[in-house]
Amino acid sequence: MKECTDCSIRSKAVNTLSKDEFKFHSENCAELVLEAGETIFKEGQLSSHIAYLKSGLAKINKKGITGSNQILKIVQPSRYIGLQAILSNKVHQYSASVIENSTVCYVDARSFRELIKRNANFAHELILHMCEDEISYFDRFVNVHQKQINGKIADTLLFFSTKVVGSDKFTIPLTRTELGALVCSTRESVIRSLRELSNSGIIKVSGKNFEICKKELLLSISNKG
DNA sequence: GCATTAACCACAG
DNA sequence: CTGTGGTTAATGC
Repeated sequence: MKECTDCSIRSKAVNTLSKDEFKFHSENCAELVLEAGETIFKEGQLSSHIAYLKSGLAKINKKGITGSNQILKIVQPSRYIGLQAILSNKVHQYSASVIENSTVCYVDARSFRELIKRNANFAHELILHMCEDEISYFDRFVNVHQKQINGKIADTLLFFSTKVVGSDKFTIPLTRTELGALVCSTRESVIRSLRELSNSGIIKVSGKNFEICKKELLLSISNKG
């Protein structure tokens, strides 16, 4: 088991801790290596821990009344998952799982709350973190509800290309159904949209591998909705 | 009305 | 799991 002292991807919040506080934090967290598909925590489960994604990629999803799943967000490294657990020791309001091999740090929620009370800078960093999250949820909410399918697909392709991978060639570790759940649409619409984009030469698709050929066009589709 | 869009369904690979 | 129609309901012109 690695110590927090060795951790090169500490959160900004943890970096504000004093020596004692840092020791306290280290004693209350544990690192875990997860394989693609494994769950970080489940909706309805007791939320005794907060997760911090050190490497890899994760998704957050929540069951609706219809029983179908919505993917709320794709989580990138150095982000916390389940920060809402600092509210109280209740249950998680959503599920989280990794979609590629990842390392995750579980932090005890009680000790987290303790540090928030003790250290204002720590709390400040966490508030910033949560504000960023909320803004991104707002953006996604608007995008997903105002754009039509091609715009939404263009958005997510650009998201993975620029934000996640940083290359025009990339793979998306999600099934077509999951892509549908991510953009509030269906598997069929995703398939049709990808085929359209591919037929017009804007992208190349091969299973989960994608390549953006005409970025300008894709950007304009994303912007126009 | 007519056209567009996308969800729903069934079926095939 | 993925891809393909056909059908259907909603929306806009």
